[in-house]
Amino acid sequence: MEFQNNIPIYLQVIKDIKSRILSGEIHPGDKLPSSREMAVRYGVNPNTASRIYNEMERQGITFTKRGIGTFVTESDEDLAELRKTEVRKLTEKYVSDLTKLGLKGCEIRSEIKQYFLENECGEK
Amino acid sequence: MEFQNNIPIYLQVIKDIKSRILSGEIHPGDKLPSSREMAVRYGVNPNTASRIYNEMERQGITFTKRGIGTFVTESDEDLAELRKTEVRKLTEKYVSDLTKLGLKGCEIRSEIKQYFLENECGEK
Amino acid sequence: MEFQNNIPIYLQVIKDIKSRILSGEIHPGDKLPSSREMAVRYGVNPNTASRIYNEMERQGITFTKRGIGTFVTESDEDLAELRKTEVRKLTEKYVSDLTKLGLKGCEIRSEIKQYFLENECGEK
Amino acid sequence: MEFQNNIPIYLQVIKDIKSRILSGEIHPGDKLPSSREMAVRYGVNPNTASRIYNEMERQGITFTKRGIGTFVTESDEDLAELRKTEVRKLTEKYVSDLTKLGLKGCEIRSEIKQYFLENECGEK
DNA sequence: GTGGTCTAGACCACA
DNA sequence: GTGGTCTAGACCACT
Repeated sequence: MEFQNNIPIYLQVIKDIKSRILSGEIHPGDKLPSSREMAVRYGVNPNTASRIYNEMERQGITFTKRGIGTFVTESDEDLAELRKTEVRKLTEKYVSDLTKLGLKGCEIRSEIKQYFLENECGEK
Repeated sequence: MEFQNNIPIYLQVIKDIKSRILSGEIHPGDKLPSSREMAVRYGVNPNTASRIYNEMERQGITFTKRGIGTFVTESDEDLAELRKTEVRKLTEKYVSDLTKLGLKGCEIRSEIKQYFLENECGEK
Repeated sequence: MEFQNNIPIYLQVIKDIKSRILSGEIHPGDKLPSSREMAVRYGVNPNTASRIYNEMERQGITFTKRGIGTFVTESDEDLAELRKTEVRKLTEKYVSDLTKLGLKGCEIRSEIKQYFLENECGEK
Repeated sequence: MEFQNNIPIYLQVIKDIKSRILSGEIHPGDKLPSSREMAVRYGVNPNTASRIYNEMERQGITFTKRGIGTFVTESDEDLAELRKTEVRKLTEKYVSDLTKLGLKGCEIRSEIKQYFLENECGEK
């Protein structure tokens, strides 16, 4: 994984893992790799990996069993809820940003429409 | 203006000015306040104000006439172009983020639709 | 039994057993279950169960008859003493903590009074 | 300041600072020493000091002004609320611990009474 | 083997 | 000067 320079690495990794979980690629209750293993995979320092796990636990995405490892939250509902919130947050930011640029609601919808017209073929 | 804590103040101010320009509140060729004045208006450190002007000039949003002041880029076309680019960049990021969360194209469109259904009345 | 995450499991189990003894549910001289049995009952790792027994013996709460099993200290006096000490230790910590938060002696007493007023009905 | 061995240093420092704030020794809006200064004062590594500030901010006790420093939450009410919560949490834990040791409500109250009888003179 | 904490030292962006 | 992030390496308690 390649990192952008202006965003903290740990946030970028969290975003990556989070999207893997929320998209269903990783399942509720799954064990995540150990923090050391994680550090190797992403090519970061173990401390950074540890920070990543702390932050995800704080966000309620994962939990820790002492001496055993880190696991994805077991509740399907919580994850679905989390995903919904995440999506809505992105939408709110998107709309608010466009509104600040002077676009009306209908213009925003047509921008989205336009975008998909141009990129439809690229969609999997 | 109130600032978010986790984003550099100078970027927040730039974003604000940019949206004022792109939304038409400030017009091409308009003179911007002096950097001192700017510092007072936004309640920021003079160094920060100076940084704001440097950065905006670097981005081609403004230009400086020595001894006279700073002005918004005159070309209407440039601004229109800038706005289009800006909008498209935001759309790309929005779609890419949602896709990473596992949403298909149609789900994204329905999310937008849904959002406007719920917030229509709040639209100015 | 459910375990808190930030406190070692073995300490949580010890605390549980200790309170069972001091509250009179388990009597002096009683034989405790084997460490394997203990592991099953509390749903912990056998190593953890073993550690629990070691630690309790170190604290003088239990003693071992080789090949027979582990027993709760027989002396009634010792237990009474233990309980008194335990209670006093908790009180000291409680008062000291509240004092550090700026509460005077009388305020501490009124806090306790207040607490019981609000929770009286919930008392078993 | 001397640290206990079995409790993370950063938690001990937080508790210390927190009690200074909640007891009124440090006032709302006050600037706290820089994290480097803090590190020196408590004899800990700058990273540990940084962690302390992060955690306190997360708890809503302090906030950060970028490039300027860390400050105690300005709202008197929030702090009062926080103090109340803290006190109640301690009381709940105290009562719950004693109850587990087999003490009834009245015994708990008499323990407190007894404690103050013995230590009254030591009270400032 | 697992996460948690700590020290040491460094670089950076921000004000 | 201020906090934020990162690397490196170490020790520890828990399971």
